[in-house]
Amino acid sequence: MSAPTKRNTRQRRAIIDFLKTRKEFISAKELYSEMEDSKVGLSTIYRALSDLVNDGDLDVFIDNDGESRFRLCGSHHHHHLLCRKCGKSVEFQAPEAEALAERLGASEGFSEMEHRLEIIGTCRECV
Amino acid sequence: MSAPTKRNTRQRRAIIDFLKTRKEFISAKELYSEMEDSKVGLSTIYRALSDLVNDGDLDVFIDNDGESRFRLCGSHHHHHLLCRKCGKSVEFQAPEAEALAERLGASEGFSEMEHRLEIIGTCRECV
DNA sequence: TTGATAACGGGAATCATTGTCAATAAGCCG
DNA sequence: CGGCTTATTGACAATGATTCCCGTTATCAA
Ligand SMILES: [Zn+2]
Ligand SMILES: [Zn+2]
Ligand SMILES: [Zn+2]
Ligand SMILES: [Zn+2]
Repeated sequence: MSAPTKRNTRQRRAIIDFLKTRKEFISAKELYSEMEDSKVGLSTIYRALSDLVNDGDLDVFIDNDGESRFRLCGSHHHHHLLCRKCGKSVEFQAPEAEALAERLGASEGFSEMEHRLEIIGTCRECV
Repeated sequence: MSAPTKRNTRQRRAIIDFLKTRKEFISAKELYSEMEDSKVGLSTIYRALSDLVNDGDLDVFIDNDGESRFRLCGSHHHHHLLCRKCGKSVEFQAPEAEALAERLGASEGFSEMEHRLEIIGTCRECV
């Protein structure tokens, strides 16, 4: 993955390997129980997930019960924020949008979701 | 508002009146302290907010600290989920998207945000 | 006004997440 | 291959937002 700052421990490898086998979002607790054979502590799972998120290797979103759910990042898919006056544009990632598209599509019986999101505003210089 | 199932109590009126004066998102706890003159219990605030959300009168999103933040709904703005094969479409609301647009735009110094979001998938019949 | 019952509120309970800290094990140097 | 330094681990405690509980109070139709 993209993090050079962390040591390569058995626990971290196990977590990443597990995530690779998993396409859907998963919570820390679920990961903990599904990985019980690997003997990785819950604190370690929380720490590893947090690091992976910071390194940009994981998408996260918070579900309706307030629990965070994680998934390995796919591509370099992104969105745009652009100014309606000068056209200046900023790229951004939006895990919430990724998760939302999956959840919403699935809840309506759709599959193979893709989506488009763009935000238009007036930038500081154009106000 | 749009809820016929709830009684019209002093507390509920106070909460709605307060929300009307407030354009930004606010958390339950913040509402509690900012409304302390109105003597409304925290439990009541949580219940009222939850009811208002269920009735579609409030937008919610969960901030980075896992705390829910609320705001009175604006218009009947909505989004579309559509099938890439047959074109069938479903309308949906996405408070997360509304909140995301505001947050993200603001964080980049933009104002007067609007946005467009659409999800494309394959519907059950077209798989 | 009254009675049925929804709503209130204060405190306890829940539960995901974070902090603590002694024990352990990467990674490095010789 | 051994030690050394220090990041990492994991069991457990602590936190904090939200929900639950339950005796009390207020609403409102009749
Ligand atoms: Zn501009
Ligand atoms: Zn996206
Ligand atoms: Zn279709
Ligand atoms: Zn929208």
